[in-house]
Amino acid sequence: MNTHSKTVYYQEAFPILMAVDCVIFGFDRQELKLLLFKRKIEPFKNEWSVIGSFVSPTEGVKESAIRVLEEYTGLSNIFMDSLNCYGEIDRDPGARVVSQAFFALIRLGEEEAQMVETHQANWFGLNSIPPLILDHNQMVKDSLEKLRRKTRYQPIGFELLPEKFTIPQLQSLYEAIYQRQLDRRNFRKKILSMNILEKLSEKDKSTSKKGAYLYRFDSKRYEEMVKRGIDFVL
Amino acid sequence: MNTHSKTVYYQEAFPILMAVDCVIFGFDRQELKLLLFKRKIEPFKNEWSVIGSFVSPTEGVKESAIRVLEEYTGLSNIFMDSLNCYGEIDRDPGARVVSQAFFALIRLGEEEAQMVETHQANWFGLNSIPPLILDHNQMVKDSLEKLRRKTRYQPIGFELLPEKFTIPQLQSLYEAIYQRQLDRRNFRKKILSMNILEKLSEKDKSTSKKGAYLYRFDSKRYEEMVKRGIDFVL
DNA sequence: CCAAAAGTGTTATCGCTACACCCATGA
DNA sequence: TCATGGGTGTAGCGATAACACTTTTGG
Repeated sequence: MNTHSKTVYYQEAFPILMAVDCVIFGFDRQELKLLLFKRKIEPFKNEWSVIGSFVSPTEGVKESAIRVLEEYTGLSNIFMDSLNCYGEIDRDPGARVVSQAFFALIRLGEEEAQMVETHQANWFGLNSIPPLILDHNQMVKDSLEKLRRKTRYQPIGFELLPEKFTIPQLQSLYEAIYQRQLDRRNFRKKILSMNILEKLSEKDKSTSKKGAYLYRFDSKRYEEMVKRGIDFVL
Repeated sequence: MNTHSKTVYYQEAFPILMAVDCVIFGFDRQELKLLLFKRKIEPFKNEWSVIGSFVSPTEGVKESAIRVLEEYTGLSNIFMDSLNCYGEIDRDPGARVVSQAFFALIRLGEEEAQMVETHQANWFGLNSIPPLILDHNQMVKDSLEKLRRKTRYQPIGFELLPEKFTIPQLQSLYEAIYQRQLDRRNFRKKILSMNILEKLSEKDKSTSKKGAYLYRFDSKRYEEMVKRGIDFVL
């Protein structure tokens, strides 16, 4: 691509603004949360919004989303999937803006807390999401649906856990995603039958006196499974 | 939206070109085909491409895709789903163009033949797809994958059949999508168990001496099913 | 010793798969 | 009458769902 060809081709095309918006889910060992921030520019300055940015000339659309995520959380190498294109003509009264939305999953810990703070961002529980600007409430709704659907054919939720985790923790995660209770025995049976977990000899005693065994992913088997797109219906 | 606000907000944003590309599948009672056309503009003039267009200021992104589909086939009210955003910085040497791809399913008949012809478009079997411009081969690959995945949780393929159809026809469609043979008895059993088909008393004798009963969708039940997102694994 | 969470097995049911034979009819 | 595609039933298997009691240990 060079400047010359840009001016030669596509004369009839109409330039528009391209944005990315990231619906970021975080899991704090209990609850699934959503990262929102107070928008810094007009229109709708200081109203709640999912995090986003315009796509700059020097980056691809997906890179733009990755950059935004890193700016706000300091995290990179995060699972992120594209969600949908929001391209209604009047969706943004500020200009003709087409937004490509993404959703990402992160594990809440210390790392991101500082950066989230300095950006005036905040985590919200799924049941207390405030009104958002533009079509962002729709984006969130769509993300949740996609997240739930996607966990059915990819064991996606694992991204949200620490390296070592217990089976009850993993179960809480799925319960948070699906918003319903699961049977302990069946859950354990199913997850173990996939042979993607490696049992450690340590226990985590933070949530019970007896303590629960810690597990770790067998990432090799995990990769294989993702590739084969195995069903994973709970 | 008004011209004034456009100039006031988002000064820092960089305008880019937005395109839509439609991966259009057609079914001719036998085989699944793909609609391609010879591109009319430089660069890559006269090379094969999926059908597409730039998004104009007067239309939303999805409307743009619907318009393009209608321009090339004369068909409207077609099932169409968004596929993916292709936003690599150098994907199009002609300019910085972000493309939102869609995929659509149509039933091949007389209606669209004329328009397809006048646009120098052509139907290609899935096994004889020529090299395409830019990342269009990737789009096609992604569409097929999405089509196959999506038929698992929505009985999507029905869009490709005439109003009245036989069970063997429906089976051929699924065989074309999955590119493998299915068991007659099991297919019939499964599809009938969903209670979304209404058996008619007419027979279609075009493919056998005995004739096969025609069926029609019970669209009410069908809608319910789509809403509930029932599993539909063959 | 007891409260609170972790861990474990069995049974009944359902859905999937695999498989072979009769039916209707036009040529 | 026969070739061709349409139509049907069953048995075995594996996965799922429902369900209750024992274990561990810190307080």
